[in-house]
Amino acid sequence: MGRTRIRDIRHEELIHATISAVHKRGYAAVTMAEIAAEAGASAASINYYFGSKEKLMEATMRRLLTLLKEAQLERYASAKSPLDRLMAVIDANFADRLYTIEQCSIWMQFWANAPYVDSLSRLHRINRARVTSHFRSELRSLLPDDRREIVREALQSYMDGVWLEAAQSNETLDPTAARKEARRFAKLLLDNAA
Amino acid sequence: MGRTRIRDIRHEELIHATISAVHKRGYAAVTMAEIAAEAGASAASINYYFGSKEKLMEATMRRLLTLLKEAQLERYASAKSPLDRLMAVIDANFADRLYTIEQCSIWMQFWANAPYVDSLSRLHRINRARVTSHFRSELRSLLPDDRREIVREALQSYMDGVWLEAAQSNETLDPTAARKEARRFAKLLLDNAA
DNA sequence: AATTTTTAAATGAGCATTTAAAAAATGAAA
DNA sequence: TTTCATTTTTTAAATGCTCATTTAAAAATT
Repeated sequence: MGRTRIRDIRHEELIHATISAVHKRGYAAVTMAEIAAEAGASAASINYYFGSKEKLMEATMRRLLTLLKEAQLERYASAKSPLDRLMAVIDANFADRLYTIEQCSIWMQFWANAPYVDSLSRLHRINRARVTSHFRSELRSLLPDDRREIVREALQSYMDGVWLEAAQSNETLDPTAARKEARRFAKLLLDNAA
Repeated sequence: MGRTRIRDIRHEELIHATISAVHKRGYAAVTMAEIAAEAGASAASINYYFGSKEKLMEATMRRLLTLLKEAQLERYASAKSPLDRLMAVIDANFADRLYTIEQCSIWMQFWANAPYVDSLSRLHRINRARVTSHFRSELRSLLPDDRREIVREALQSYMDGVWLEAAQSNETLDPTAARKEARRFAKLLLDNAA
């Protein structure tokens, strides 16, 4: 049962430390030693548990992607109509647990590195496809064919852009306000496009 | 007159080489030697002309920012109405000369590094402020107060998001189509918000 | 001859990763 | 419980490589 207790704990700690350290220093500049220090461990232990810096980054992104997926599923459960579900996808992107400066920073580093690191680009492709397909299926019943794709692309670009901008900011973010704005934006798009 | 002829030529060449090399390898991974090779020069000459890797990157971004500014001014010249000028700002972002995979890649690296490099964050702030203020002044006559800001933010986020996505793609980009989509998106927003 | 441009080679710092050994935890036997 | 062998976890130190930057001298230009 509790077989891999410690292993799980260390994974958790080190992924947390990675998020924090990468946010503070950037992926290019952060060192294994800094990440380890953030977790009160040694650089060698990161390799013991993850194998390499690259694999650690991959595991960290995997975690964030899972968080996003879960946030979406949670909201899906209570959503009844296609519009509700569309809003669920949007809201999930700005969930309290997700939409923090720290995490926006990591996403920024993820986007910047994905084109150059196979494991990351794979993750990016998968995540993108998942979100796209959710949007498509909800929009199918909300919009005519000829406007669906442009609205979908606009929604996705908008969300990416908001995250991108958030990664540049210093103040703490306001997820509630972000959700409200995003919903307002979505309604603006849908009303006119319908 | 032709005092600093060679200096100008080398600056030009090396900035070009930087764009190309950073696109290929990412800012984190690219080396001075690779950039130099791309320009058929030696790593030492980069330091002779620019002083350091960081200053080279700064000069490169400055160049791209200038290109964007110029593209905007060109289009402003022929724009008559506020709506024309708004579209000019949007079109400029997707100008043939600017909206290429290479340049999108560099912007991505720029965004990722700006939070950690003073010179870059300054450039980012200045550019952002310039674009924001253009949008504000054109939207002033197009939209009522209570909807202006959300539309402006949506437009800017959208444009950033499209660039971000472009940086992940492999195929060559289609600036004409991008302009058309962006205009369509802007109209959708404006019509509904007016 | 003086100045500018160029580069090969040297320098030296920084860092991911490995190694080897110590420390902790586990658990079976006494 | 105590003991002690085994396994797991931890880290200090060593390794070795990659690079930005500097230096010193050569080449080109004026």
